[in-house]
Amino acid sequence: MKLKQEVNQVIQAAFDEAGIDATPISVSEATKPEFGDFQFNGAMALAKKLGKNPREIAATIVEHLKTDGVIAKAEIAGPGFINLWLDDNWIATRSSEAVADARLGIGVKENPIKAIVDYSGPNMAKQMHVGHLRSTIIGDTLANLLEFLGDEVIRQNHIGDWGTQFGMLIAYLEETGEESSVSLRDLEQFYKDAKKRFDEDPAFADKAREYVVKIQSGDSHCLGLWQKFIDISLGHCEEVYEKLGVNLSREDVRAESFYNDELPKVIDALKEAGKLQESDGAQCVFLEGDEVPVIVQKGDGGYLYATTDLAALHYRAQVLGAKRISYVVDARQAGHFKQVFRVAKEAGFVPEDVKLEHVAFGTMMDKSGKPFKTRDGGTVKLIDLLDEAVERAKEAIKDKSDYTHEQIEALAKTIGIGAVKYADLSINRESNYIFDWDKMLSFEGNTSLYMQYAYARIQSIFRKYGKQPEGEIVIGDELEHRLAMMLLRFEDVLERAAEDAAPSQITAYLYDLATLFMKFYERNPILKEGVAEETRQSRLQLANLTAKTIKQGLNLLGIDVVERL
RNA sequence: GCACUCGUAGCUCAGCUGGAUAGAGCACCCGCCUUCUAAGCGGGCGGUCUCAGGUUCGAAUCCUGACGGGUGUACCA
Repeated sequence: MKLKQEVNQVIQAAFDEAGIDATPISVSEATKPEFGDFQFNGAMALAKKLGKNPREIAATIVEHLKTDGVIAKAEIAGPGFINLWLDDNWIATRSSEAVADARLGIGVKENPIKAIVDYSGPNMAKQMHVGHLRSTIIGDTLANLLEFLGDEVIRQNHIGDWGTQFGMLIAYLEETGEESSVSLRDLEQFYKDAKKRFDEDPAFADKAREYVVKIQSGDSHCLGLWQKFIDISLGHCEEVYEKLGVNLSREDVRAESFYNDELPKVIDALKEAGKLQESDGAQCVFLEGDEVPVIVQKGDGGYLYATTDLAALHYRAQVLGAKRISYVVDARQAGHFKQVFRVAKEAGFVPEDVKLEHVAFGTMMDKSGKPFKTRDGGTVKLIDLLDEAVERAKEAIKDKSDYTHEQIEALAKTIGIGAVKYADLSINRESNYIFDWDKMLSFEGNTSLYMQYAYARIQSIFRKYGKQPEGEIVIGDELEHRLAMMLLRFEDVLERAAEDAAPSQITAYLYDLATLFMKFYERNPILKEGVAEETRQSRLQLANLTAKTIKQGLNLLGIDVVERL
């Protein structure tokens, strides 16, 4: 439920009632439990405008505040803060509703939009490496989140399947012929071998260059080989997606080559819009205030990635009808996107009301703060990284003797992959990310395993109880009040995370929730003797809603839960 | 050179559209298991929020400048 909105409405009503002609600023979560659940800080700002004492204004607001529904108590503190406590009965009713609802009381957007999330975008010439990890999982989370909140999400995997290097690869594919599918098993090696042939044999190099021309001119034999190569390469990516538990399929692929026919039209349209200028033989768009132009066509007539991005923006806005287009791409490309977005808007490729955003993320570093590489300085293949995560997760499982071999495998997979994803998603995406196995697989702090443990602990209670809880939630003490409040905030958190494209806001919330639950669990016995039945049912339901919220939250992050740990 | 970005505890990070005494985890010290998973909970130690100005009733947050790190800067993507 939109909790803040509920509270804001009460404040607004008080404003109307008191005859204050202003729209109140939104309440914010209280900074401390002593200050209640929410605080309204608007009286101070209003005081200035009205030329009155802030405490007097606060008093007027409080006087007209309805305290027989959502809010139970309001107090004025300090210079004019209004601290608000929500009503226990109201909270209890709302959380009882939430636990009974499949969506946990979270609404579906009334005016959904078409939202495009462009993410992953691997290069077909190479195997996926760690550089693709962040885009893939941050993008997937954003897509899941928007979808859950009700938008119509179109996932776009803008794979790199075009360019001069493909001439070389196709030539080599043809040369190796029958064995190709075998040698393609390791794309990295295939690329290296092809490159070696290219460098050593001038005849092969010429052939490779010939192939580039042939592919681009639509030669069917070459295109067939190219298609085969792309299929196999994409198959490798799908293996990774499968392992990662990412919701990307073939239908989401809109490759670079998809826009080939549109590229000349982009140039024409820019010319039409009066944006095009020739400079040093290249076709450019010069933007007011920018030193460097956006080059859309090279001196030799070739197109560039800016051209493709413009074509894609046009397609997404005009053909697909997107109102929000999010590019989940490395922060280093900020300049590029800033320019391309500007060109797209100025040239009318994208209507003004479409939100274009670069969901930028920082570089992945190793523990010593240097870019993440293998021991010998090469790039780390994503598939290897994921396999290692599963292996390490296996090591982290205590009391392995409690499980069968198969159970350990399954557990390690969920835990290992989940840990990799959670660690990445839990930090502010824009800063660089320090990849640390030990921290990632720790049970302490804001980690995937702490969340898993909290969830499993609750499941353990239900296993012991043996039945489904069916009572109502009743707020019995301060801790239960805080826990229920926290649970009801879930939708606000998701809304905000979607707005900011910030998965870390979800993990931060989940961690706070799990921590609060642990406190509750230590102090408020559930199944122990001497607990009144009504209290027991209520606490079971609170535990139930906590578990469901954790599960739903992790699910949005693309992480599975385990019933037992 | 110019542009963008970051600078919070020894380390890794929060800090939600400017609010009350800046918070977690790790590390270090001290408590708590005869009954729901102690992979937990409680307590302690630890800060000139890089620095200097400015706006404001009020600044880690906004503006300007300095210092320090990162990144980008015309025909690769």
